[in-house]
Amino acid sequence: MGGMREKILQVSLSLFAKDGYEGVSVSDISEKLNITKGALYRHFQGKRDIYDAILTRVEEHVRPMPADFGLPRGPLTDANREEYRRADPSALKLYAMAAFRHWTENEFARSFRQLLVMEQFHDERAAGLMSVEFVSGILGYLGDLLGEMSALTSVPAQGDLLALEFYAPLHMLMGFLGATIHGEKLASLASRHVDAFFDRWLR
Amino acid sequence: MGGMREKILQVSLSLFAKDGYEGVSVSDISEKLNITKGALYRHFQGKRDIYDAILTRVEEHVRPMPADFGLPRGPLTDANREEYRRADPSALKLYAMAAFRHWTENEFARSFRQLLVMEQFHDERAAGLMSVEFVSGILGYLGDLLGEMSALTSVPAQGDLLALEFYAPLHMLMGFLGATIHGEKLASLASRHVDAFFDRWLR
DNA sequence: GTCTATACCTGGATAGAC
DNA sequence: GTCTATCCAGGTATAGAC
Repeated sequence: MGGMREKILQVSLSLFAKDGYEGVSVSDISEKLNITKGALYRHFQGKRDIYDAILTRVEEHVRPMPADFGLPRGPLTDANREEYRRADPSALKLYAMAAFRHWTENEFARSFRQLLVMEQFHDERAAGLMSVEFVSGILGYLGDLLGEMSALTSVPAQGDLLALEFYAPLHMLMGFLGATIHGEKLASLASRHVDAFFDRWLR
Repeated sequence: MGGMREKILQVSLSLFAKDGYEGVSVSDISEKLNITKGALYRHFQGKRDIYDAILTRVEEHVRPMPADFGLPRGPLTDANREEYRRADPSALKLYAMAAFRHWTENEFARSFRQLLVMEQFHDERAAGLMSVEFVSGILGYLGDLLGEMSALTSVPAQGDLLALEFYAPLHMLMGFLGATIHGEKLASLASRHVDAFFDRWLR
């Protein structure tokens, strides 16, 4: 069959997400695929190679991006400051909820995020991805965006604090991976937060 | 020397926090202590036993508790509802910042939290501790508290949402374990958030 | 590309002398 | 209580037939 490389990546990710990189052996992976270890080594050079391929895969993977919702792309500069200032709050709402649903509802994305949470401490590359995708990267962008947007309102506010107050609840809810709360209930809480944030801010 | 058991726990925690439970071998621990594996097994029955002892140790460890700041203790009931309603916002501020500083500045506490973040997915007990100490447990308590407190204000609000908006930024900042931002800068951002939250809420 | 078989190593854990 | 020596299971990875 042709898609074996693909299958290996999917099965490996699901195992890594559950037991961590060190907790999964090449035997575990090959057994779940009903092939032998020897066969697996025809597709990848080793266990680390599989892990690396998963990270690369996700870096290239399609996910909701600010630009898809008409929000400014790239870091804040003097050239695009006006675009940042005139960004549409509804667009930000839509983007935030789309990203939230992507990272909580898409199976591959959710497993991947869980893997990052575990591996960020042992692996530089995982740490970087975690930071860019879910922590400093987002906070920096939202800080610039909300800071500039609020410059036009009656009560200008500090971007970094606004970004934290807007994003942290979503970040925390994304961490409820299959825990106490799930599915629609999670999304509804996220949505109530986003609405409440904008109601308060734009009042 | 007498405190060997103690030393083993500290060294093990620092290694576990860095490399994860599976990533640390008994040899690693004994080497760092300059004793042999054989000697180590006189103090603990095995690697798992060391890990369990660390969790127990922290469960018993002193940490800031709501009651230390005059806030209600125990779950909300009809009997203590009045106490919840009349809780002092300043006390909640002080408690929140004390807990934040404890979990970010105390070496043992910070390593332990990092360990929980990694092991919550492989270990029931870690998952439970994480949930009670940092996620559902806190959110539940704060939800009840803020919900009841706000019942006396001019604009009653939903406790669960208030709790999320108050606590999630602190939770997220606690995750910046030695990452991009550190030390005083972290605490100052936390403090600005706490102040901003109450300013907005009690206005 | 998949199999069987195997080399090689590291990890957890124990035995027994001191 | 600490040492040396050792066992054994399980891990990664490779070789070579089919």
